Amino acid sequence: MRVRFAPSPTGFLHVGNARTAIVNYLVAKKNRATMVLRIEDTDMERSTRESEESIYRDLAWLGIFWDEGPDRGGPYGPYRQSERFDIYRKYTEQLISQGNAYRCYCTKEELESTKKGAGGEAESYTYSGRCRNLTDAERKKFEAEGRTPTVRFRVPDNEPVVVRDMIKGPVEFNSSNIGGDFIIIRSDGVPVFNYIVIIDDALMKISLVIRGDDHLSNTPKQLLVARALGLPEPEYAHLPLIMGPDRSKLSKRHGITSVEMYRSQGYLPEALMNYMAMLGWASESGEEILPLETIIDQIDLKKLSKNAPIFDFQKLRWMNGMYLREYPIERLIDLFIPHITMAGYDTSAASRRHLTEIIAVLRTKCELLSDISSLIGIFLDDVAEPDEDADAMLRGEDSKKVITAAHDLFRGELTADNFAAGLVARVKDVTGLKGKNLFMPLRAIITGRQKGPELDQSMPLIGYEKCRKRVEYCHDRYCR
RNA sequence: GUCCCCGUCGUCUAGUGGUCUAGGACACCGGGUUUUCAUCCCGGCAACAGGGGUUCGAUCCCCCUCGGGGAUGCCA
Repeated sequence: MRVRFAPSPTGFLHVGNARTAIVNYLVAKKNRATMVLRIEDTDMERSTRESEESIYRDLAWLGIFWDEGPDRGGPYGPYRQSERFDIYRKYTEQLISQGNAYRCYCTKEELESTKKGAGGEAESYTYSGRCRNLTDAERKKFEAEGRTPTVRFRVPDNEPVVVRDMIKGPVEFNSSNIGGDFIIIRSDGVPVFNYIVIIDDALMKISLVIRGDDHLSNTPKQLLVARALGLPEPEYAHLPLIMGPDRSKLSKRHGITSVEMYRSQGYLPEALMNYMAMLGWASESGEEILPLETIIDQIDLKKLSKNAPIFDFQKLRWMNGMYLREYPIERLIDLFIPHITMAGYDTSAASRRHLTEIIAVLRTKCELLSDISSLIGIFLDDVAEPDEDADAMLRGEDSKKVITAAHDLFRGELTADNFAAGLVARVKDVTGLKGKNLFMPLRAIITGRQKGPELDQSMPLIGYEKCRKRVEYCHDRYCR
């Protein structure tokens, strides 16, 4: 079995495409198939080498690796469509000489006006077939006018075309309603996707095409080309499109959609991979957080849901948090450090051991790596400026008792050696407070907030000096 | 407009002609553990789009309607 992922390098890797890549990868692994990466860069205006590079990066980050592609070669190259124009030319000549394609001299403007003239919906337009049967004289005349022709595929009348689709089952079309003779070569000589995709799939011996649902309606065109050229027809699996919360195709306006953004916001590749794999599918046990091997073992195209799923950012976050907890702590440190740095802290000032201990405490409070930016200050700031909630809490009467008691204790019996264990116990003795009434004010004094990591775990990591300063700060602020 | 795809809790899904008073997960709500918020554990809320058939019996099979999506490009 051979499968392929064929992105067009016109921007960052979008999560929708990422899912296509993921499913291709999983299916390839499961079947010990070869995965081909093909770059579909026939849109000369929008394709860039930078985009291509970023796609490689994003795929690699996700943990997706391919066997053949522009970057690593293979027996069926080149793997960039822009480098295969000679190959397509031969097929185009064949189609024209067979009468399956013809040159069309209509200009964009003429086409545009017949659309309007057709009396209404531009959407209902199909090409008139004006240039279908030009005589040599007519052709000469157009050429003399300086027109550069496109090449159109002659779509046969009333011919059934069935797409063999592993997810949807057989899908039947009729050639008469796929929109008429379509352009296969632009007037500048560059071939279009719908034409060459099937040639490349055949030449690259792709046996199963896994791609987005948005390609389903165009598949009959491609199949018709294959038929005219005598090329083999692959089997298909059209994945339902991922939707935004408003049920339209997921796009930028729905939020973060590029893989690159997920990485920079602190999502883990394993979590994104896992989430995307589970979108539209369920494991045998019903569990959702699964190691890659299990997903590969259990994935089955026939069991993929036919529904277009809505991308659930919240669930992804949750899943990411679950991965954060299970991750090897050593790797996690390196992943967290850039986020700590970005939050404005000098990580080289703290020892790695200290950082490790802090992160061991904080990781359960984070869903994203970037969540640490609002929490790390608890450990590294000198003074913990109380936030709104903490401030409200500290204005209470019990809080003042706690502040005063803590303040006195730091002036007296508490030392660097005993403060962590001693503070809570002694404040309790002095004030007679306990439970929530004791802990919440202390938490507010020490951390500046009402939510956060366990106090008794945090205090030793914050350290005697900082704790003392924070107590003094609160004493100045609330008890005078 | 036309063609194609799809319709189970708010969301992702399991399910298959009777075992479904429809299962799980996220979210939400409540309780418990934690001398503290959170974590964690337990519990709750909540769905077979509607109408016709077929059948002894339909969430499941068929048809229609409605709803959603995609395609219809000298984008892919």
